Order: sequence, then C-alpha cells, then structure tokens
Amino acid sequence: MARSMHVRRPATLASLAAELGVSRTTVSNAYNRPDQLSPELRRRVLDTARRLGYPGPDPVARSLRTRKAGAVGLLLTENLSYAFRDPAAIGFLEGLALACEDAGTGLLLVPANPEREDVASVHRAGVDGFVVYSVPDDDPHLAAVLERPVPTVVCDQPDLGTVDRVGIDDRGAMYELAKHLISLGHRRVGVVCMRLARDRNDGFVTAERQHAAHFHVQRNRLSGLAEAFSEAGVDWSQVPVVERFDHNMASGASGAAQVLDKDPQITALICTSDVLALGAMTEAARRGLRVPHDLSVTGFDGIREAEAAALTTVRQPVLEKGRAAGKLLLDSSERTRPRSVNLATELIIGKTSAAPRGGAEERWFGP
Amino acid sequence: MARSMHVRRPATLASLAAELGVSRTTVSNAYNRPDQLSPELRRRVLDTARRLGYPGPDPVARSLRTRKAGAVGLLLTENLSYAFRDPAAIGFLEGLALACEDAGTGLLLVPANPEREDVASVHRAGVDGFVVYSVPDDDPHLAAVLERPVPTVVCDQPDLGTVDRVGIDDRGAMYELAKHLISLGHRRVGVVCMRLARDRNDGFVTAERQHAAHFHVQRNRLSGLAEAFSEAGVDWSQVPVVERFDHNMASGASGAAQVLDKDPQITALICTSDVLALGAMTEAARRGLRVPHDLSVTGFDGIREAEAAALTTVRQPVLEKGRAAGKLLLDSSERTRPRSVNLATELIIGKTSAAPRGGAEERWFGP
DNA sequence: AATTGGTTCTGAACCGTTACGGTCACTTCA
DNA sequence: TGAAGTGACCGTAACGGTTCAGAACCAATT
Repeated sequence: MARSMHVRRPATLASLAAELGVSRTTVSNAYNRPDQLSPELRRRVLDTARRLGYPGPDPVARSLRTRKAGAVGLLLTENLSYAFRDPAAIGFLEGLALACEDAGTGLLLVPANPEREDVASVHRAGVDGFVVYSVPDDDPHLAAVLERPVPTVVCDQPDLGTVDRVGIDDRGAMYELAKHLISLGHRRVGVVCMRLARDRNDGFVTAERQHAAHFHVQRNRLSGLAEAFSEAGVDWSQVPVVERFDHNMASGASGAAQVLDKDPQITALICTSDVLALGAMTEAARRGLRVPHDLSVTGFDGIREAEAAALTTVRQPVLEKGRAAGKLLLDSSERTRPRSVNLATELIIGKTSAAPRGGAEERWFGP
Repeated sequence: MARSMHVRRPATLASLAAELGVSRTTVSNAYNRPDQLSPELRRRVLDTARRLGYPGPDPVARSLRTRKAGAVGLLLTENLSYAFRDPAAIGFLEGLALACEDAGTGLLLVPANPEREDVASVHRAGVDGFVVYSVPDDDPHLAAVLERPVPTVVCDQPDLGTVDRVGIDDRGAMYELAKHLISLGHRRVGVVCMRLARDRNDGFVTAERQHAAHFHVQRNRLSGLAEAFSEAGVDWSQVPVVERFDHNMASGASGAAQVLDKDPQITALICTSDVLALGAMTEAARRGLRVPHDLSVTGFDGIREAEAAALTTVRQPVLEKGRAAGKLLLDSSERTRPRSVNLATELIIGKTSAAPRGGAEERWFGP
C-alpha cells in the first residue's frame, strides 16, 4: 500500500502526514521547529520522509506562506551576461554578493533585455527586494520594479525620493578631474562617453542630448566637465563629445578616433570610464601619439587595469557601492524616509596626464 | 468605500475582482490571456488595478500554481562573492548567464558558505533546476541539491550517472602538458595545486591525499601529471606537491616558495591553475630566478592575464562550459538518460617553459 | 425551431505550506 | 483536592494565484 503508485505524485507534507497518521502541522514542525514535538516522533517523521522520497517542504509554497523569498533581485539593464564582462559591474556585484552572503540571502540576476520592452521578468521574480544598478531613468524595467511592493535601492540613479539610493558625486568628481587638466594648461579637449540613452547613437552629441541624457551617471559627469571648462573660459558647446553605445575598449578606440579626426589639435581626451580610456590609449598608440606627451588621456572608475596602466582617473569604491546597496536593502530596520548614501571618490593622478605640448607658451602669452 | 482602509492590505487578485464585480478568473485572464475577455473589460480591470495599486499577480503564488520559478540556481561552494573574484569562475558565469538570458530565465546565486554545514539555503531556493559548479564531491550542499526533485547539471564533477554533466578531460589535458615538459627535458619538478578537500591543508600533500582528493578537477590534474612523469621514469612519490586552500596569486607565490625551499633543484613548477602560476612567477622573480631560463612555470585555464603573461598553460573554454551547462539544464526535451559533455582543451605553449639549464647535457649522458 | 459555433465570463478545485489558537493528558504545587 | 502549569500535538484558515470544465448569451446556419 505504502509503496503503490510509486512516484506517481511526489510526496507532500500532507501525504507524509497521512502516511504517518499525524497532522500536517506536526510534519511541518519536524522540519522547522524541532522543539515542538518529541524527538522520537520527529525521527519517525524524518525517516518516513526519506523512505517516501519527500525532499522537505517545498520552497515556493513556503515562500508564499511566510512571505519571504530569501533572495534579492538585481536589475541591471544590459544583457545579463554584461554583469560579468564589465570590470566595474563585477566589482559592484562582488560587493553586493558579500552583503548577501552575510545575510544568508540569495542573489537573483533578473534578465532584462534592453532591446525588448519585456517587463515580465521583473514581474516573475520572486524576491524580497530589488537592487537596481545603473539603468536609464526612463527604463520600463525600473518602472516595473518601483511598482512592486518590495523595498528597493537604486544605484547610480537620480534620487527618486521614494526609495533608498547609493551612489557617488559623479558631477563633483569629474569637476575635480577637469580642474586638474585645466591647471595643467589644457583648454582644447575632447570627450568620449558611454551611452546617454536607450537609443543607439554612435557619434557626436549635441548639447541638448547631453542635458537630456537618461543615464544619471553620464549626464552628471558631462555636466561636471562642462561646468569646469566653462569656468575656465572654454566654450563647452565647441568641445567635441562622442558617444558610444557599447561599453568596451573597441568603443573607446573608435570614439577616440572620431574625436581626433574632428579636431586633431586637442591636447586631452577625457573618457567617462576607464574601459573607454584604455581603448583610447590604444588608438593614440596606433596614431603614434605619445601619452601623455602628445595627448593626455583620463578615465573614470579606478579599475585594476587602469591602475596597471597608470591611468589618470577617478577611483570610485565599486565594491563598497555594491555592499552598501545590499546592506541598505537587507537592513530591515523600520525607517520612515528613504536614505541616500554618497560614497567618497578619489582623484588619481597617473602618468597619462601632463601639460600639453606648448601649454607653457600658451600660458606665457595668455591673460 | 473604494479607497477606505487605504493600504491596509495590499490589493490582491481577489480584492480586485470583488471591487470590479467580476470573477478572479477574469482578472487573472486580463493579465495572462488577453484574448479571453473583451478589450473593454480588460481595460477596466487594468485601470482599476492601477487605481488600487495592485502590482499584478504575485510571482510566488503564481510559481506555486504553475510549478515554474523562472530561475535556475547556481551552487558553487565558496563564499558567494568568490564567483566574482576568480577569473575562471567569472567566465563560467558569463556563459551561464548567456544561456539564461537566451531562455529569459533568471539566475539565482545560492549562498553556500563552505564553513557552515548549513544546507537550508539550498532548500529555500525556489528554482527550476540547479547548476553545480566545482564543489567537492562530498559537499553536503551538493547532496541537498541532488535530493531536490529538479533537473541538475554538474560541472567539473565526476560523472554521477544520475544527472547531466559538463566538463573537460582534466587528466588528459594535464597529461599532455606534462609530456610537453618531459620532452623539454624536465625530470625534477614541483607542483602547486588548489585545495583538495574541504579541510584546510596549506602544505605538502601525501600520495594518499592526492588520490582521495574530493575536488574532481584537482584530483584528475594531479593524476595526469603522475601518470606522465611515472611513464618518464620519475618516481612521483618523491615529487613535492604543495596544496593551498585559498585560490589567489598570494597562494601561488607562497606555494612556489614552499616547493622551492624544499627542493631548490627543480627545473619546472607546475601549477594547477593560472592564478597560482601567476603568483608563482612573482615568487620566482623575487628569488631572482629567470623564467623560463632558470625555472619553467606552467598554469591551467587560459585566463586573459595568463595570455598577457605568455604563460604556458592549458586553455579550457570556460565561457562555453557555462553556456553548455545552461543549455543542458534549460533544454527541456525529454531524455531518458543523463548526458555527459566533454569540451575540448588546447595546450598553449607560451614563453614560460623551456628546456632546463643543463637539460641538454643530462640527455646526452642519459640512457 | 432546433442546432451549431463562438465569445465572454464564472465556480470550484487545486498548488503545498505555515500561522494561529486551540485541546488534551499529565505533572506540580499549595 | 483543586488550581495552575507544561509538553505534545492538532484543525482551520489563510497565502495569492491558475486552470479547466462549463454556463450564459448571441448570431448565424440548417
């Protein structure tokens, strides 16, 4: 009798209880609250479970009842695998994973293909909260996350006022970097930046597009640059700014090429990420331009590869950012208002920035 | 009336249905099967949903009913964050993520702290299947996964016969690498390997421990070495093999130091991973040993950094491995027996291996 | 007038658990 | 001897959906 129907239906708490002649509660307690029943009975329950091939309480059913999924979702609008290609993203993930393992929580990578407007993956994710990392502010996936009744923390996003946020002062950091270049004597510069919106635009960027950029991070870095150079008397609208949709070294190289073709006279090339900057360096080398003698190149992020290349850049604590995001999300203390955390950055003066050729003369004859 | 009790309880399918005076089925259909009801009614449902702040069907409840979680679990027994520190692991994850995004599936990183024997995280994971990546064969988390009634694919594990498997021929690849060194004339060698079991043993490894190693990958690589060198007339039991629990460059350096202290006469240092090999190179440099003139160093994996260092190594397709694992898991075609996939590897002869000093003479006078 | 077919919507069963508030028999203590 | 306490277990009611076999209705066909 007991073994008939073999594996027709997998055993459940109820079938186990029936087999044993006890209540479902008791079986449940055998797994979750050993102190609620006698050791003998518990042993009997567990033994029969093994015999019947009962794998223990179903996690989904338990989640439904307890209203805890034991996982946090990570939304980053890129193909999922991008998370493992981009150095900064990897660092962020490591920090987030650190926070998760401390809390014994799982980390669910939510697929959010930026091409399709398919928000179903967000709706389908059984999680206790979301971390949103660097998506455009008009991303439908972000909107879908915000509609879900779970705590959320956004990273590298504008302060929404309704959810926790962690980020850095992109604008201020880039302003400082610009000041550094300006103090070296650079007045004629070019920029290569990451994508500014969901639509692909591999080319020059109008002032309007800069202002309307949907990627908070890029918008603020550009605005920091614009402010510093404007203060230094440079007409920002004349500065060539080139955008690249894909974020890799090849983009950095081709972006640099486009800027240098447009204005071969520039003395510094400012990239809004280290990856782009490293790509730009290869293009400079290809053209026989010596860095920093003929051309200064700067990045942003402070990834390991940049350090190895002695790149002038802004170091941001990507790992800490991830960890802070996780902590914010997992710290369930009751709070009335959303919190906003800004992490410190550090300007790293490497060996890829120096005074421009003839920069001294310019200053001698200048005002 | 409609807005009383404000957000006392978040709206549910049922409350929405009640508000609208329709059945729950209809509301459900409004979300999942638009063709099952009139456009007007559907619009009315969706509008009221928005007005009541109903975020759409609860994913957990849906999962319970449909028996689909929309996610696969990844178990790798290390602190979760390790996945983002180890280059090979990152590559594997990228491949797995690729397969997941193709299928529109989420990827749940299951926390499995190797210190604690806490298997609860495996039980709590609401997933449609598991990928198990390079855990010791006696790992309790692995056992817990195998008890779960979901499809599983193991990576870099022995063939369990009951679940799908993907891996490489570690033994054969290492045998080939050893043959390369032997043909160069190396007879006196040392080995630095990764952890062989769950217990920490930072030191020399007995023959017995080599055989009993619980990490399939390491066991096979060592056994490939032992076979090749034994065939070449080397008494393997006299070869110093040093183990390191932590997998990073520092371990490679200290492991190399330990081997070289034990036998300064060795002409080649074989490491079972590129990361260890790169660490060994720094130690060689520290001692003033020129690679490969004074000492040959080899690795395993074929990570980018190894390529940059022109390391002699075995390249394995880590990304493809991850992708293959994902495909195997997500390919739901009915199959009778578990599949086993072996991916090809490639011996890369770099600039870190050469004939030993005096190697030629040895052969002149040899048999 | 009866049949057919199609669309739109409903009722009830089911998914597998856990939370909550008991009951009941058996001490323990004054 | 009665009141209070304790340990072990149980019944019921959710948790929030999906599914499937119809019911009700209407128009078109036979």
